[in-house]
Amino acid sequence: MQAIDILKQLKEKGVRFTPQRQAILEYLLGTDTHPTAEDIYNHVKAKFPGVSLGTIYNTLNMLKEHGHILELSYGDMSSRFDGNPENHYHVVCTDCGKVVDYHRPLLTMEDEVSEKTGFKVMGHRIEFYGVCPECQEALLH
Amino acid sequence: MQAIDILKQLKEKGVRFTPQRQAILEYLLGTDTHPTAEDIYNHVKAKFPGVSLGTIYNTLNMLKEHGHILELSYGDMSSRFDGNPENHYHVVCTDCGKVVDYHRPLLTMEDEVSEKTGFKVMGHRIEFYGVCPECQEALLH
DNA sequence: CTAGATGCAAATGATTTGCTAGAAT
DNA sequence: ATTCTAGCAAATCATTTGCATCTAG
Repeated sequence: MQAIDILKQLKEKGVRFTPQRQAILEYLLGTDTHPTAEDIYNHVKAKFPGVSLGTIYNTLNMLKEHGHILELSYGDMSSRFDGNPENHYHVVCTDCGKVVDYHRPLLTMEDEVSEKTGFKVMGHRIEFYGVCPECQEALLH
Repeated sequence: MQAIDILKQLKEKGVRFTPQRQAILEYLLGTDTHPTAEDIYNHVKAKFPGVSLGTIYNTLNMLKEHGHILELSYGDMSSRFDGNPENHYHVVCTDCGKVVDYHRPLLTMEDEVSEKTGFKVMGHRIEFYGVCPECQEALLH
């Protein structure tokens, strides 16, 4: 789905359509780099020099709450945002922090976990940790 | 393994044995609640009223670097620490933040991920998200 | 017009760091 | 006697919040 369509859909719910929001969402949908809020800020600043980080966070939180993007939080580092809201897995470089998608059939273990723990399980997340090809290369020198 | 044994082992590596460290590690090994640094701080304060949060963090980082404990980071919330350093999975309550262990055979997907992505995959992590029995109960009232 | 959004700056909260006195070896 | 650690306070950094101004509807 395009940024404009998502924002039109949100307008039905009383969320205003602003050019900043359009720029933020377009960038997120058009990249597979899982940018941080700061990455997005730097990119959007090219078109809207006056934009503030507060607006970036505000927009990202709004989009997340409506289920249009995912936030990937990694403890110490800043969160990364994913324009694909469908559950899928990620491979994270422990060296440079890069995150790449890993698509495969989802684990069907949630019911089993619910039964065994009594939790009402609503979702799950898998991350693989390793060193990306570029960092492996860099480590050789 | 007991706290004392781990600390004796670390002494060989030049890490000093202090009563604060012993108290921190003993608490971590004796609980399955995955406490936060603050939880540990509050507990250790009972025995060492003068202990500081800095010491807690310092000790936790030292233990983590030597592979004796795990840090579980969850974006917004504070990290939780696990005295069991073997990889195992967790179920997290999205309501109260409680974390419980979920033991099952580990996923054997790391080689496949390595092949498909070019990453040198060293580990992985799975979290299930849901609502714990207590919070389900609370939501009824 | 007017509720909701922006931009800015100040606040927050977890974690880290710098420093001095103190304790472990 | 050295060197690492504890305790404390100040610093850091990502993210949030308060508020006055502005703008989409």
